Amino acid sequence: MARGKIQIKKIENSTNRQVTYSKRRNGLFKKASELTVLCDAKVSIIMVSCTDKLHEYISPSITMKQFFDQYQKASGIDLWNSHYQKMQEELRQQKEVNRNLRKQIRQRLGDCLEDLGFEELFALEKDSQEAVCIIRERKLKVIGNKVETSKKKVRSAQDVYKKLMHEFDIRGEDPQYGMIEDGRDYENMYAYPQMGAPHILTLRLQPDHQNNLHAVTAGTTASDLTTYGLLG
Amino acid sequence: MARGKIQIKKIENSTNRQVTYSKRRNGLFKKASELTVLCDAKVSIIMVSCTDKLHEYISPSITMKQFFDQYQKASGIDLWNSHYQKMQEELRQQKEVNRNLRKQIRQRLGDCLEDLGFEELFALEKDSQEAVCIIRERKLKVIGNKVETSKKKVRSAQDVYKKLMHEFDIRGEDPQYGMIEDGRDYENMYAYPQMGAPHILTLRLQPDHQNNLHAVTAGTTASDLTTYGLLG
DNA sequence: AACTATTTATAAGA
DNA sequence: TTCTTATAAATAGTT
Repeated sequence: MARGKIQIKKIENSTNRQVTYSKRRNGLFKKASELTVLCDAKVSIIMVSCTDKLHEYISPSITMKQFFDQYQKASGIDLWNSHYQKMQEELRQQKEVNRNLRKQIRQRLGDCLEDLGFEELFALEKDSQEAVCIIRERKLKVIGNKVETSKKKVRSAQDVYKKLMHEFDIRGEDPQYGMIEDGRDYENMYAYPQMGAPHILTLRLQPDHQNNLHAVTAGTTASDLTTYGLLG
Repeated sequence: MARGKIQIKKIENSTNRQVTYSKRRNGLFKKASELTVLCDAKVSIIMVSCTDKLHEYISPSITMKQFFDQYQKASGIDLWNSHYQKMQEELRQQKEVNRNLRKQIRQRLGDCLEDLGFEELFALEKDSQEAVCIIRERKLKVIGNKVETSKKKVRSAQDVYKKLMHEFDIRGEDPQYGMIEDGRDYENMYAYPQMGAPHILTLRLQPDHQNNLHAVTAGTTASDLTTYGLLG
């Protein structure tokens, strides 16, 4: 409106836009204030800039709360209430859906079947039977995996103990070490590997075997061995 | 601001004030709309005239509710937020619950099983298998009921036709009526009861048999007879 | 509601 | 940001 006419469209230069926003905001507020005085009216302006800054003008002699109330009264729209009711409706719907889902589950568990027609009953049986098959397959696969894992662990443990027994055989020919002092024989040690292993391993701790021993302990920690329980 | 400067103070002439109010209001709204476009801002103006008429301007792309919320947030005034938040929380919970229920159903249909542990999988299979049994039982019972009902209808229809045939036997000794004219024999009539029955019944409509016939027709209306289809 | 003389707002530049 | 100023826009008073 000065030094050249402008098109009313978004100012692309952001600095320019910011300046214009500030100037025109002041202009708008000034006009609002004049209107308030000249015409004995009440005006409220709330502005949010594109950078989400909030500015407001409000006529003296009135509060924003009063404005909200007055607006709601005059517009016939109870903003809070309509929003509130919308939420309540949504909540009601969600609860309804919830109820239906629960009923579905109950029916899939064999409850409330009397509410079902013949066709529905038939479909439900088919679905359920199929589901049982899928679940059973999955279960078997999981069992299979567990068994496989356990087998591997057993094998690896057996290897370890074979090696250890072999070492003992050699050691037996060397009087420097002698026999184990607690009286348990090899068979017992094999039967309680989680007890025997660390004990034995401490006996064998020598610099030239460190790598080998490290691998052995990694394969026979207590937590891993708890999975043996599944085999019993 | 034109044809003479004015003091910014209440216009005493009421007509004048009304006119100025209207003109300046338009000016204000126009400026607000320009500002909205030029600076990509959001503006809300609410005005109440001295005669308590309400006018508003609001930028497109925002609702008055959003303005109020934003204002409240910025000003720290809380009119109803606690209530609102409580509801939102409840709504959130309901949706969460629904999500879980849906997942349960999917699992009961054999989906998403990879999220289940071994124990859960086992329990799910057991539940599902039991459910299938219950559902199957229920289905068989419903089938049984249907069969039973159908049998009864067949029996009752048979009784009717036996009676009718008996009547025909008696009638056969009475030359007043003669034989049926369309050539169908009794066997055929029995095979297509829904076709034969009304035809025959019209022949038997006599005052002294009304009660009996009423009972018969009630048991053999067209809609009831459609259930015979299940036996085929 | 339309007109228009004048005031006011403001775009661009400093 | 603020000031300046040429010019566009708003509008007070009139018709």
